[in-house]
Amino acid sequence: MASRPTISDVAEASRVSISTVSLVMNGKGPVADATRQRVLAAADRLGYAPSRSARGLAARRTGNIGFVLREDHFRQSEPFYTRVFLGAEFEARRRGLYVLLSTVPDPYDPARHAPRFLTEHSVDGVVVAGGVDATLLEQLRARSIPFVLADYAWDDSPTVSADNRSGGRAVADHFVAQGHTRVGYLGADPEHPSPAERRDAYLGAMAEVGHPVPDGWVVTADGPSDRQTGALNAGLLLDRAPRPTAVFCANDALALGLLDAASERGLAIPDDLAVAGFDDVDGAALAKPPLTTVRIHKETLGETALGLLAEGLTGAVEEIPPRTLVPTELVVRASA
Amino acid sequence: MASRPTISDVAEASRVSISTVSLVMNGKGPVADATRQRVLAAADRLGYAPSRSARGLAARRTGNIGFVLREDHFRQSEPFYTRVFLGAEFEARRRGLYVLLSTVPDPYDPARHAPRFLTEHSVDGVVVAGGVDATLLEQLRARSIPFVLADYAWDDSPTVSADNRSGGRAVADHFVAQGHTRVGYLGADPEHPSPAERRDAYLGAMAEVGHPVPDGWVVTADGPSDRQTGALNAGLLLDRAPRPTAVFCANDALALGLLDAASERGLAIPDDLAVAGFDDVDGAALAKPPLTTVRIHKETLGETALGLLAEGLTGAVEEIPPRTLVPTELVVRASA
DNA sequence: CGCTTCGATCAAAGCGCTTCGATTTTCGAC
DNA sequence: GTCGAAAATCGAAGCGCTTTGATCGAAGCG
Repeated sequence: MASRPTISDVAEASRVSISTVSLVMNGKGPVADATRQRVLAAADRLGYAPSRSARGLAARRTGNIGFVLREDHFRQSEPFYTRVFLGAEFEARRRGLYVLLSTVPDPYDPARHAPRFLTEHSVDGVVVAGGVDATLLEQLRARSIPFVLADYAWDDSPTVSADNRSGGRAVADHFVAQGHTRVGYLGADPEHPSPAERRDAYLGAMAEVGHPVPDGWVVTADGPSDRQTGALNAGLLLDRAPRPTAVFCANDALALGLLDAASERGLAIPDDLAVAGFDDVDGAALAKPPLTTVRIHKETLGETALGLLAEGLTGAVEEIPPRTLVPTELVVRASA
Repeated sequence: MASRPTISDVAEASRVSISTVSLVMNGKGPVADATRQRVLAAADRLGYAPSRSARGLAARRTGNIGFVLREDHFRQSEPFYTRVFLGAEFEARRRGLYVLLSTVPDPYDPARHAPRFLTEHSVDGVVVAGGVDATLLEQLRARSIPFVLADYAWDDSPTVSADNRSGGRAVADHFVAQGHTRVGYLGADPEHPSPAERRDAYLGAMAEVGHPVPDGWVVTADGPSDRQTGALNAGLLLDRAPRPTAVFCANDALALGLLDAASERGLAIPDDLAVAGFDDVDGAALAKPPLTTVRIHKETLGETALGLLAEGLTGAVEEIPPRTLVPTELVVRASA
């Protein structure tokens, strides 16, 4: 069986030099239209695809992008980051790049857990999704590997995140439009910047329309942002007298926990208590009642991050915009 | 800043030729121990890591392994294949290989959805996890790209799967040990070979000990293997009179659905009805009551598949064993 | 003591591509 | 027609590594 065709096979078949074939394959340089067609036709006929190794060697780029994710985020059952990854993969495909997924444990030991591409220089840049140990980010910076964060923020590194503020505001507006004036907030995971933004925008918007949220109705639990934490801390809002008539939760997991707690207490949703979340996870639409929430376009998050990174790689890395927002969208279901 | 060190920097620093450095870095050829040490020390001191592109070009291997997964399997909330992937990644790391994850939609259109590495020759081999469209497998075969299936079977291609038979037998033995003689089976997804193996081993074992399962108590739903299907079809077993005292479900999702249905009917688990599943998903231990099930070591599945593939690549591909089993383990919890 | 053997090392020839500078062609303006 | 500039094409020099065949000593042998 004939071995895989090379650039010179194509050159020969289309009667041009390999330089010209290279120019055509990369869409560079001035090439006569007729020549271009001829080369492309020959390449197609021969089933030619440039060798990534050779290309990488000659052009001193790898064409690979690293995608780093905390291991527990990757294997958690809510496929949030999985979808961010899919978005990145999709965008990478459009740009002819490959994505190398690498998970890092938490806590992270830089000596033992460093992703291989860090030492092996096998990527041109890295997308970091979600919170990771700062040591890793410092390592990236120290080796001057360009990176973009998705759904996280660190120092003044370029970041892509959901538009948490407008999402928080949208929930407040919705509550007000439904006639609520006495509303609360349930949050968790104080370390992550996103919940804080959601909270501040929400509280700010309520205050603006003359219904400030009293401190007692703002609960930020000290645990992870999950359903159990939500259920556990719900009491701090539900067992109070007076009780808020609507609660905004920093994310859907907490909101689902709050629904559990409300159901245990025999509260009718949304009549006794309106509940809104954030993220629009798969389970939100299946909840009883279906959860009103702010949708984050997870794939778009990944797409955008990878796109910015790729753009930055072909130009001045310093020019990656420091902060990019992906729009959010209020999805009104039965819970509020 | 000095650019990245190359093999000749190491050669110079350790006063040998680059050939020798190459031999050392690859652990090949006869090299004096003193020389080896000297080279390794120099490499370490300079922070040298071989360029993958150069290596790939010269050795005409890429050092990449493709990992193919159906998109819906990847983004489903139960992280089964995610963990298979992690296992593969882990093994790849040990062997100095990279894994390129590629999802394919279902249905699969070979013209539009073919993973890029298929045409770009950017992998040395492929691990296919779970069921995928046969067209893809045919494409792989046609291009003579070696591949290993994980948790699936097709034609006579090399396969790694959980030891479904001994798992099914273990459940039967456990039921019998608990004194059950009138037992049932609930399955779904008739296309996948694994459930069938579990069922056959289970039914066979029950028959052997003199308690054959009547046809009426063997239900195989025509839908996907998920919780809803389980709950929906549970009635076929639970509303029968007489009713079995124990039911083995082809996987945990179905078992959880069966638990839902049992709880709706007010049946006490395990006193009125004992239930066992298969897989040991994350939710199994959290179910009410915690689910007795057969554990599949998902990471081992991926590790094994990648390992076999890698071995095959360095030798005769034809010699990959056609069928490899990963042990399963009965985990007894409260439901049976 | 000369000759073979074998272990250790090396020089050089690529692998398939990009890219730079050089060369050839084309074409409008005169 | 002729000339110069711009457009199109090309040759050749690497990119950093692997691998083959050759070289070179030192040890073993009769």
